[in-house]
Amino acid sequence: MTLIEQPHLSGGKPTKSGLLADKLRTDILCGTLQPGARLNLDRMREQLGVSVTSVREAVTRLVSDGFVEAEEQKGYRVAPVSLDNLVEITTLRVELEPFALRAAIQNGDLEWETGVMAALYRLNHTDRPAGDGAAIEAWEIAHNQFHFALMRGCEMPLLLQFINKLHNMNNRYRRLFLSERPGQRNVAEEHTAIAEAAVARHLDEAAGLLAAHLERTGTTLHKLLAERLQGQDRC
Amino acid sequence: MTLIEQPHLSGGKPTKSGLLADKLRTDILCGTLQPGARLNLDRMREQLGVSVTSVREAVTRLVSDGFVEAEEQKGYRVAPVSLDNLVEITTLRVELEPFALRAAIQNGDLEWETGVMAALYRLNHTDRPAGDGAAIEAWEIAHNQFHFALMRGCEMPLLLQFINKLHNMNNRYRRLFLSERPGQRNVAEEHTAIAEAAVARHLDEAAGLLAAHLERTGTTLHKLLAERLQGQDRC
DNA sequence: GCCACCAGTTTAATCGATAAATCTTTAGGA
DNA sequence: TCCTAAAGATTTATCGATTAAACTGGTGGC
Repeated sequence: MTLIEQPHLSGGKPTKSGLLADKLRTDILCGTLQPGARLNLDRMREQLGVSVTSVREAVTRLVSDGFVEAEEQKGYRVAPVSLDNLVEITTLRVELEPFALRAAIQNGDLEWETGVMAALYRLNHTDRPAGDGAAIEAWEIAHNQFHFALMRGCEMPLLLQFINKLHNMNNRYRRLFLSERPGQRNVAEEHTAIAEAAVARHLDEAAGLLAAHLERTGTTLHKLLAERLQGQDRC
Repeated sequence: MTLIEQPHLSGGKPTKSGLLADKLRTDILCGTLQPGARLNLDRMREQLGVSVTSVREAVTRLVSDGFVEAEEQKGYRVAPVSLDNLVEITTLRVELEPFALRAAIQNGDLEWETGVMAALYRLNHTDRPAGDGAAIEAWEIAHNQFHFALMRGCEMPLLLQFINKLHNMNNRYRRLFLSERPGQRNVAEEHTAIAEAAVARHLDEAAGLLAAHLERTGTTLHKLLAERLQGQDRC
């Protein structure tokens, strides 16, 4: 789901709170834990069959991912969603990802090129049938892998960390509000065009295509979220 | 020290681990806890007179600040310093801070303008005498406040969070390697020029001045750190 | 002499229980 | 009736102890 910084992926045996954090992250990403929902530590301890200490640690980790908000002495709640937040995420992605891509293109070697084309191939050969949870999961992973394969060559771990955080937050919006519809426009073509421009070292073209790609996704999501929020207001 | 997200500043009574995190952050920023040093939880519990749970929580918070690195089942260590890391911090600041400043200039109202000029005045009237720890502390705070007063108007909390993290990390380098010398070049003039261009709404000029300011600081620090590391190698 | 394996020590992760804070309910007074 | 305040209930923060994993030093086999 996440690509870097995934606790149990970052070396070493998985720890209990690490696994727990993964589970909670999934629940938040899928909407099982709704935006704004309070996280009752004691109830979670009960349901999950672990100690409250482990729950606390897991939840604390999600705070740094931006999925959970903490208020001292008053506990934790799932980070709320809002149009402003979505707009900011899109704005920052449009600013940061092309920047990282440019650096990657200038830095990247054959290994980077190979990684990009491999990730593209896998993504283009992974279906995303509506309704099938496991298949959607596979597509999400392939999609994330592709985007990070593009930028990994930039050799700026902090930048990738920022972008990863934005990705995660954006993925939540996509999963929560775009789950019903299959790929609407032809994203496969867009991905292919970006990858080809990148490995051909066409700086401006690749960066431009990526920016446009991100902006389109952002606009689509924004529209859906606006509708959804309006609908809620009427209830 | 930090400006936003400071645990005990974010509402509510201060919690034990919050205060502890602040103390540890200060120690890391000042070099009392050296880069790369292992953080032995049990020893810290003993020295600080609290439970290991609180220490763990405090340390976990510093991980999300980027001051501490964690490895599952193997504990925590103070984030190491390196030339590459410093270069990346500078690169990202030069990219992100002018971006935020532009947004702030376009967004900012009279309150923002007032905040900028107030922060500038305070900064220019705060001395930074070498050797005096408390005075340096006061200057650091005023300096940070000024930079964030400039960008606060951008209304992008995530962006400010990223920038804050970069600031914190950069401040560590400045404190660790620039502590002996007083303000070398005339930074006061640079600050004034940036502030005036900003409130005058000169987008390009303000952004350019800020970028140049950051680049100069980065270059200075880079030179000092390179010397220091070379000296170490010879030992 | 060198490497693999095993026991003892250290250190991190987890637990169940207690203390401190917040929230809720209810009784009393204006 | 409405506001206030204290008691009770709930929930978070913290603790000391237990369990489990990683490191260390030494012994035996090759």
